[in-house]
Formats: sequence, structure tokens, C-alpha cells
Amino acid sequence: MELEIDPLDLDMTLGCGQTFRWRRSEDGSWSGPLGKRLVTLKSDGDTLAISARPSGEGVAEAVARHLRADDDIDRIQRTLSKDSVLGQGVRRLRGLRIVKMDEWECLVSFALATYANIPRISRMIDSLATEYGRRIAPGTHEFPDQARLSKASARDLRRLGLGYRADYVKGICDGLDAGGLDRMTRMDLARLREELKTLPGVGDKVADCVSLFGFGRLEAFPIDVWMERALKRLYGQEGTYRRLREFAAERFGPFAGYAQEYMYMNERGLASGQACAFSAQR
DNA sequence: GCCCAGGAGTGTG
DNA sequence: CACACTCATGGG
Repeated sequence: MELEIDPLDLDMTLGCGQTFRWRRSEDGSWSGPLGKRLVTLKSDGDTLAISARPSGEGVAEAVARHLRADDDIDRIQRTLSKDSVLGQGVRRLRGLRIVKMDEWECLVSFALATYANIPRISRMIDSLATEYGRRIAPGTHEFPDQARLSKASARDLRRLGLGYRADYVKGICDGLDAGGLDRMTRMDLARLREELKTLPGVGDKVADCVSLFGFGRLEAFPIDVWMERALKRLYGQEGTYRRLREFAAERFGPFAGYAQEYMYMNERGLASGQACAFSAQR
């Protein structure tokens, strides 16, 4: 089956550390678990070819939701390109889309992401899925829901190589009551962040990642070590998390999340083309 | 061996 | 508030 999502660059969108379970094949297609299916995506011009195992209803809709097909990228780019630093540099990243993950999977994934690199985060999540998630296709397991993951003790989780993050995952399973995440979907960003931060392993940065990639709050602006570098290099901004977040909110407004992802890609040099598309403010 | 990684928690000034 | 220290572990 096919879907029209334009613009879309799968390499940028699925390979940049927003989400951790998609894998790229030699032919440029991407495969990963989405819901209870193993989905494979391949871009062909302006259309996206989709296959799924097992096949079934609603796959295209799930893909469209995951890739935020309804985001008006041109409008977002026009808005952000008014920024004197981002300017026309954002065009090169036009195909990068913010992903919409399942809230639970996103929460646990980014609690695991503390002080680890992306390949290792992927491995930890795969280990969790293999050990506690339902098998949905050969070699692929669903991300375990809260009930299934709650069966794991902190020691079990440490044996999977999670390190001290094992206590975070255990604490989240124990500390999040049923319906907790559902209630959070109706909160404004400030309250959502505070609510998420009551959970172990969730501080400022993880709360912002979960708000952005899990709850779809495009105004959230996660700041990791790469973003600290970018903000200092491009805008001369440094200081506490709070100070930097307030700077970003003021400067980028409702699409701060996209601005963040553009700057993150740019800082890491993960986009094709020249290393730096943005010009530092002087 | 050394340095770093999509940081958080805790204690101290 | 802001800072300093600790927390495990794999990869370059």
C-alpha cells in the first residue's frame, strides 16, 4: 500500500535519535515495530510504499500518525526561517519530521537514554522488547506494556545491561498508576513536564523529549549536550536548563520542537551536505 | 587506557 | 537557586 507524505526524508526522520527501533536496510528501506506489526517503509519519489507483517487494517493510518503526516512543514519552515540564525538553512532539513511515538514507549525509552549513546539506547530497548514484549514477527517483539514490564525486577533489568537505569524503569513501572499517561494528554506543557518529572529517571531533558516525541507537544525544546553546544555556538547562549529553555520558547515559539530537531541534526552533522547550514549570530 | 554519550538524583553552599 | 559529585557501561 502507499501513502503520500511530502516532504519526507526517512533517513533523517528515523535515524536521528528521536525514536530507537527503526532499522535501515541496504536498499534504503526502513523497518520497525509499529503497534502490533512489523512495518517496512520505502520512499519512492513523493510516495511512501508501506508493507506490514502481519498484514491488516489501519497500517497506513498508523504510519501517517507516527510520521505526523498532517504537519504543515512548509508553514513551519517559513516561520522558523524568519529566525536570523536558522534562516534558509532549514530548507536542507525539509524532509525531517518530528515523530509521534506511543507515550509509554517514549517515556521508558528516554529514561533509558540518560547518559548513553544512540546505538546503546537501541540495544537496551531491543533487549527489553525481546525479553518482555510479545513476538509480532520473526526476530521482532512488541515494546512491552506496563503490565508486562512490571514483571521485571530491578536485578532482571540490570542483567539486560541497563545499568543504573534499571532502577528508573522499575520505578516508573511502580510509580505510574493506570490512566496516568491518559490524564497527562490533557495537560498544558508546563504541568505535563512537572507531572512527568515526578517519575524516577525523568528530569528536565527527558520530560521535554517525552512531551515532544511522545505527547506531540511541538513547543517542547529538549536540551542535551549537543543542544547546549549549538545554543552557545549559534546564539551565544549558555547557563541553566531553565534559562536556555526560556530563551528557546521566546525565540522559536510554538514550533520550538522543530527548531530543536533542526539544530540537533545540524550540530551533529547528521544531515547530508555541508557540516553547518546555520550562521552564528554575532 | 582515555573520553564521551539525546542526564538524573542527591547533597551542599 | 546554582554548582559538584556520583551513578554503570559500551563504543570510538
